[in-house]
Amino acid sequence: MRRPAEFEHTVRRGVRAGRTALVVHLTTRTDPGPGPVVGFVVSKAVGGAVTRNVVKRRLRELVHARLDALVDVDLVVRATPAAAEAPFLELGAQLDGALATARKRLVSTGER
RNA sequence: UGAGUCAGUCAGGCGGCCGCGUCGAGCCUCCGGGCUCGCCGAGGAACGUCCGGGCUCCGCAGGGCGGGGUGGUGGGUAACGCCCACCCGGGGUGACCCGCGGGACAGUGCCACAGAGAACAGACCGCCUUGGUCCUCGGACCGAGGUAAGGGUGAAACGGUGGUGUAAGAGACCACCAGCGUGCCGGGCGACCGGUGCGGCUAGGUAAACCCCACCCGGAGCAAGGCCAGACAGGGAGCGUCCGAGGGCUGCCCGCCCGAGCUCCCGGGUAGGCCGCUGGAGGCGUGCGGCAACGUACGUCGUAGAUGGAUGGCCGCCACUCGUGCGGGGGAGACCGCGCACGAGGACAGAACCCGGCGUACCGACUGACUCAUCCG
Repeated sequence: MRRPAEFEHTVRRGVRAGRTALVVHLTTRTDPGPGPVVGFVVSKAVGGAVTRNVVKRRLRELVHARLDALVDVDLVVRATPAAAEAPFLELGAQLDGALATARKRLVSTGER
């Protein structure tokens, strides 16, 4: 995900689920382009440039391993300041938890 | 051997699995792109954005005022507020280090607290002369005057030491010293240094307070600037068309030039792509010139260019440092190497147009030169 408009759409319209180190926003894909679309938000509150880059790379790596489960959605992962301190495995567990919660909410709003 | 000073280099290595970006080649394509292979892919500070330049656009008709910056001297440089060498002052036994280092007899302002008195100062105690009163004949008290040698306060008290002098004192006078001004001789490109004569006997600090002097300075910045594609909807108010709005000379004035539109409010639209974009005052080596910064000739190397922003994620082994334990060795000893095992640690920090600096952050490792102390020969 690269366009500011896409970020805005996903964050505002999508369902949300948070953990201590991250927050995920999820929407069903409206225009069926190729592949999953994922964006990351790592603000200055997380840390300096080096810290932000490391956090972003770790999140990218984690999401990459889970891409098969995300073909039908737009996803934005937002890091909180706690993400800077979290170990890699812990970050993965939180991502899985948040994604599961968001999935449930997405299904229930979709049925409504 | 110990303690230290200066200069410089480095910023762990190898491998496995899974990945990312530019470029090149090939193949495929629904022309959006995709796949495979190959090359390359963060730093000494990439950081802060504090100076200086290149580059780009605007301006170039000048003059005056204003504003900003720099501040020992000489050199280096594209340039600098940087660097080198030297001078002066301060610190250190020393190698060396530190200095926001023009002017306080052009003028103005400010010097808290303490203290009697703080800028052409000041009699609180004290010292000295003298008038009066009392007196236990030591002196005490009240008054007039002299005095900056002594005490005490302070960051700073109107030169220091010794003498002459005096009622007591005082550069009042004398010698030497310090300091100021000025002349001469010698050295240095120069800042300045060394020597010597004369003068008046002495002059506080602060200019990162205003200010004065010398020198320097157009404005804005790669979101510069250019090209392509695409979207939309107008309405109102004010000023003005030679009775000159507004704009340029980027703060102001004069002056000059352009000149028919300009400003504000409400409403609406867009924020995509490409170029600029990396070879540059370039790195390294040797020779030559120079104390050095640096310059120069020849040879050689040539490889980041992202744009929600690539250069990584996880793991293993080895090396390094520290701690603990065990083993064994040298030495009289304090202690010093060596081997093995376990545990811990590896900093500061991420290019965004490009260079030259400065400043700041940082676990540490290594190299060279030099200084001081001690011991041995």
